[in-house]
Order: sequence, then C-alpha cells, then structure tokens
Amino acid sequence: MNRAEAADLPDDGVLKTPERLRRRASRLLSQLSMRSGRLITEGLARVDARKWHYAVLASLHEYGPGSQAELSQRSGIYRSDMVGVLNELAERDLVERAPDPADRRRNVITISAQGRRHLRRLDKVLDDLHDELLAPLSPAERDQFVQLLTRLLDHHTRGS
Amino acid sequence: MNRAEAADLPDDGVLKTPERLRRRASRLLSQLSMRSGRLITEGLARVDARKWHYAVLASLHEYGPGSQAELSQRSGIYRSDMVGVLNELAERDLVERAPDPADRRRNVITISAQGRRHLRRLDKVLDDLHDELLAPLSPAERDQFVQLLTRLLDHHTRGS
DNA sequence: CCGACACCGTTAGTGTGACTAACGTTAGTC
DNA sequence: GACTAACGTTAGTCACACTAACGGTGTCGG
Repeated sequence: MNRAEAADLPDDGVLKTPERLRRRASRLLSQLSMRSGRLITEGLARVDARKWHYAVLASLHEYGPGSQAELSQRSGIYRSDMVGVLNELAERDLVERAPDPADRRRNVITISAQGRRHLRRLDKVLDDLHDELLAPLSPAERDQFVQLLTRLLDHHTRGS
Repeated sequence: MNRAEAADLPDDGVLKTPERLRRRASRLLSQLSMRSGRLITEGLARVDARKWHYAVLASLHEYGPGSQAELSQRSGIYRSDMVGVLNELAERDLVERAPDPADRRRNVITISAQGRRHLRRLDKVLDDLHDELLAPLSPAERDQFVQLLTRLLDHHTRGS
C-alpha cells in the first residue's frame, strides 16, 4: 500500500520511524522524558546525588523541617521509597532524622548546613543540565515550553 | 529561611511541592510523561492493545513487510522485546510471521487485513486519547507543543 | 476509659519498561 | 573453509512507580 511510496523515499540505509508515530505527542513525551531522565541522572551521579535527593532537600529548604509523610507528598516520592532516600541523605549528613517528641509516630527531618550547601550545588548542576536539555530552544521558547508542560500537568493532576 | 514566606502562603492543608521543583523542565517532563503513559496504556488496554502493537503495525503499514530487526529499529523496540510483541500480534492474527526464504536467519513480518483494520481503530482511539491529553491547549498551542518536543528530541537523538 | 479507627515509618514485593548478555543458526568474506 | 557479523530468541538486570501489610502511636466517640 505505502510500500511503493516508501521505496521512493531516499532510504539511505537509515530506517526511519513512521510519521504517525513520530507525531504522537505521547511518544514524543516518553522519548524525550527518557533522554531527559538519563541526562539528569547521569549528571547528578557525577556529584554523588540522585533526583530524589534534590526533591527532598528543596522541600526542606523551602518549607522547613517536616515529617517523612509531609516530604512524601511535597516531593511526590512514595513514603515507602522515602525511607531509603532519607537513609542516603542521612549517611551523607545532609539531613538529620530525629523522632518527634510531640508525636512519637513521626520523624522530624531537618536539613543541615552541609545539606544547604549541597542543595546550592545541585541547583547549579541542574541549571547546567537544563541548559543542555533545552539547548535548541531560545529563552522565550523555553518559557513557553515550561508553561505548556505546566498547564498540561496541572490539568491532569487536578482531581487526583 | 523560607519558612516565614511559606507560612504566609495560603497553606490550606494542601502540601505544595517546592517552586524549584515545579519549574524544572525535567520534572515536568517525567511527570507528564507518566500521566500520558497511563492514559494511553489504559485507553489501549480497553481495545486489547498496547503501545507496541501500534508502533509495529504502523511501521508495517507505512513501510511494508520487514524483518524483526528492521521493525525494531523503526519502532524503537528492542529486538529482545520484539519477540513477545510479535507473538501477541500473531496470536491475534494481526500479523503474519514467516521465515524469509532468501535469508533463513530472518522472519518476514507482514500485516494482515485484520491488522490493517485494527490499526485504523487504534488510530482513532489514539486520536481521542490525545484529545484528552492535550485538552487544555488550543489547536495552535498543540502544534507548538509538538514542534517544541520534536525539536528537542531531534537534538538529543542526533549523534546516537 | 476504652475500643475503633486513622496515621506513622518501615519492610517486602509487584509490574513494567529500557536495556544487556549470551546462545545457536545462518550469511557473507577473505 | 575459517572468521566475522547479523538474526531471532531466552534470560536476566536495573530503576521506578506503586501496593500490601506490619507494629507502634495518636485521636475521637461512646
């Protein structure tokens, strides 16, 4: 059917993926998200960090100390996974985990001075990585991109 | 530090994620990609299909029959995973898998009439799902969004 | 006061998607 | 005819989102 068409194209040994697929926003999203994820993960690994570390440290810095459950909700990390993340952060002395005297079910997590320093560093690293990620876009386009993503995400987050 | 600021905000019981995190394109991407993935996966499941099925069927339809290795490259599915996908497609008689007489290492995969019908159906389903995914955007914005994604992905795909 | 219920942190496990390693088989190449 | 490379296939790894269930703790209604 499209066999003839395909034969006309300059099929110079490179196997192209179908247009249909290429155009689907869902596919573009997942592919780009994968690339982006790799970029970020590898970049952070170079400074002995992970995405989740950043999420937790940022939460602590912006909203102050909190329980693990609070951090979970703010950072979007499941409380079951939060345990391990906090272990890693505590190992590195970036965070202090102490039982809450007011409610003995909870742990109060506090960011340390070293944690704040680390957070600043991560911010810098992430800025650079995002520069790489968004390299082909002009500043205006980057804003536009972020705004579009935000609107879409907000739309699909409402009601859950 | 930002504790005071945070306290000023209308913290009406809802735990917000830090602005820093919210703004990061990488996070927006991964979050949205997750939502999108779920939407698509669930939508396709309703018609007994998966994303991979669509990718393979679309490849076959646009470029004609091919070996599993060709399909792999075109659809971005690893050849190790392609085996299972083709098993599923063959089970449903959407595809025919026959040894290539010209090169007995290969299988030649051909889309069936039923497969073509199924592909049309999937296209319709995906159109609807993308309507849902991109609901908050105007047609112009959707184009813009797809174009931005494409440019970014192209940039990060070149050289690999 | 106490029993029902909800929340806390933690452990273990599930499912999926991207990816690697290795195998036997078959084709080309010198 | 030996070497190398590609093919399909099987098995397994790794990270990530997510669920289930546990003991310990607070809260609230009767």
